[in-house]
Amino acid sequence: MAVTGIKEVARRAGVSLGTVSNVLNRPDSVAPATRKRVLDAIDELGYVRNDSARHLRAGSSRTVAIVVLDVSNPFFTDVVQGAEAVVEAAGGMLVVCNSGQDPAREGRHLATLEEQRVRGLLITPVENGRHERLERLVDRGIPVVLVDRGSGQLNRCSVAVDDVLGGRLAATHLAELGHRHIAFVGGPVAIPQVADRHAGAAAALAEHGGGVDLEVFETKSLSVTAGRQAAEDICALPHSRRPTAIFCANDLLALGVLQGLTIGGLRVPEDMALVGYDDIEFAAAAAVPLTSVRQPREQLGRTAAQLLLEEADTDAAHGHRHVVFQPQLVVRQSTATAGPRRRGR
Amino acid sequence: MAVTGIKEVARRAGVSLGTVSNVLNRPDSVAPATRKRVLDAIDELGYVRNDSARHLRAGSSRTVAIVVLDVSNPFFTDVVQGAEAVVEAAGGMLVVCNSGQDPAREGRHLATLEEQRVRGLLITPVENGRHERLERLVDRGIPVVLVDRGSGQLNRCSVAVDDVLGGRLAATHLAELGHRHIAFVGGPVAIPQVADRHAGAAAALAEHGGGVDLEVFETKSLSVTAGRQAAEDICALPHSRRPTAIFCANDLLALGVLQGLTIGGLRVPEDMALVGYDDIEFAAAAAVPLTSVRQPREQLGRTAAQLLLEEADTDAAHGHRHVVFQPQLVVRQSTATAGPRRRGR
DNA sequence: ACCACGGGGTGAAACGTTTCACAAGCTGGT
DNA sequence: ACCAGCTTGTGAAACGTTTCACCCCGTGGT
Repeated sequence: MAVTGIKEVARRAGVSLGTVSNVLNRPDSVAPATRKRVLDAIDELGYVRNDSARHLRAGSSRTVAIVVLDVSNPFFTDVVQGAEAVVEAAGGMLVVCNSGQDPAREGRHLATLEEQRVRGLLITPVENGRHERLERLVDRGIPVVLVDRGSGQLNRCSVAVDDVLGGRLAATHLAELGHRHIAFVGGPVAIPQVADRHAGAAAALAEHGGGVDLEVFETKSLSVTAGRQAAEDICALPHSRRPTAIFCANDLLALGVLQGLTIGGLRVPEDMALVGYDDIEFAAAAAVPLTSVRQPREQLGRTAAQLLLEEADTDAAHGHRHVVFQPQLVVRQSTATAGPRRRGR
Repeated sequence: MAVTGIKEVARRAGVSLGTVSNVLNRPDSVAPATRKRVLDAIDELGYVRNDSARHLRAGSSRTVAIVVLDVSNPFFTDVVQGAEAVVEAAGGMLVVCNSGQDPAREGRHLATLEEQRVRGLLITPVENGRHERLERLVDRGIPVVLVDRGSGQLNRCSVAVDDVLGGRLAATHLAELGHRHIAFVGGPVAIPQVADRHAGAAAALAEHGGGVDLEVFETKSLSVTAGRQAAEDICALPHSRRPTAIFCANDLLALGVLQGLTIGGLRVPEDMALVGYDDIEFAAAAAVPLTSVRQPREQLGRTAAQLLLEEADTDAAHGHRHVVFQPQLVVRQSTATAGPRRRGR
């Protein structure tokens, strides 16, 4: 009921402002009897701290933000859960912002978060390279940890999975199955993960020798719909120019591709092998269980949050660390063939 | 660079505090020349508003929160996206909190949000019935909109989908296919959605006549893992006591059940028909595309956010509204049989 | 010449905390 | 008796905005 604050409480308990504040923040420094009176008053009045005032005075807030590329991608929700666990255990609050792979939206979120003087920031930036806005946050003293991204120009802590290696694993697997014409479905290529996974695949195939061809089909986004679209394009190709295997930058894409291929009358893995990336929970439950490159999603989030809190707690300079996890290939039915049936030559 | 605020800007631009504030909040009331000087100063100093101070003074904040049962459930991420669109269009910020179906965690979130004096709250409460904490927020004047829940005791706006009807649709569909022993997999039953969907199914079967049996298998949560577990239990049943169809409270559960049945050697739909709920994007991409009850997820979020903002903008009393959407049965392969093969009688 | 008016600007108060230097009252050692 | 040292509590300043009453001055009407 009472819209007022500490003052009212103080009056009611017959103590001074400072004492109430002490009860709230350093309960042990207050005599038990007084403490009880104050707590009772708080209860009766239904008093609730005003965070704005507290942080205005204290300078820093206790919320940590995470800005992800796509909230509806299970990969990110798992990362979020990992981070959440750590932040909450430390008594903080994690707010989730969704950039939706849109730089403008990312910018707006960062602006708001900057105004909010968040305690720290976990982010998977939409674009690589210098990031003016992000650097401003850093200059302002807000710890930033890059998630699923090498630290790039920005000298920050980072947590990532080796995407180049992931690409290698996928491509090597397909090459070893005998595929000679492989499609890479992913995009926009400006997204570093996409670029790295492609680069890894390309490098592995080059080393593998035997002139394996990697053809890129760029998509507008990393979504199921985009995958379905790409599959339709591939189905429309004349048989002789059609790849025999597809490596998707993402499980969402792979799931879409799977649907598209089915619509187009191509069977997986008989007519087309398929490899995804992320190994989200739904990959194993897909129409054809998906071979995929697994990333330690939750651990990524947990580690990122830990690094962040560590940096935030360290008053002095802090050595930035880069943690890189190794991805792992999980083979399932979508690549369960001896290889492509040779044709046309 | 400058850690300071408006004061510094004022000095640099050679104006008073009030003028800077006016430039920020009512630009038109300031002469163009002065305005430019101020804006330049802001730029040079890299000044960024301090939200805490602003809201301390102004009383209310511009962030809206949504508390969901499970961030990693695609149903909720879609709801979130809908709400996000509306809130951002109105210049606000949406923070996502995850209760993980844990009342304690929900409580902690609400406490924090109350301290933060959020502008409004979208919530799917973990439990039904009186909700003391929520009522406090309401008393405090914070608009609350219930998502995917009837308004219960609380006289609030609400947005929901008719879960009883959804349960009916699913059960009727199965009964019409000739199933006489149907399992309901879902839980905890304390969750209203679960209860309603079950109630709807039970009611429909009672009306349908013909002594259709609905057996409940309660799960600990609405997750893929819980579903897998339940399926194992069902597989372990002697053939004669085993249901011929399963209705899951949730697609996640259904996906898990599908996996569990496969492991247990039962085929869908030949040996067991399966119906899910939510029609998440992955339902159509499942090993056996899932028959499911579709809900207008994004629209749910959008509408909820609109009601909330409307209430927040209305100073005076505001008539609470309850919007109820109709679910829709989407039939796919997981129920694509003429009915159960008769056995043992 | 005078007044009313309005655009443009000022400066201090207020928002609700936390912090900090300090005071008051005890305890126990000398 | 006296002082040192501790525990408990006090009150005012400060945090960075926004708001509000008010002032200054040029303009146009009389």
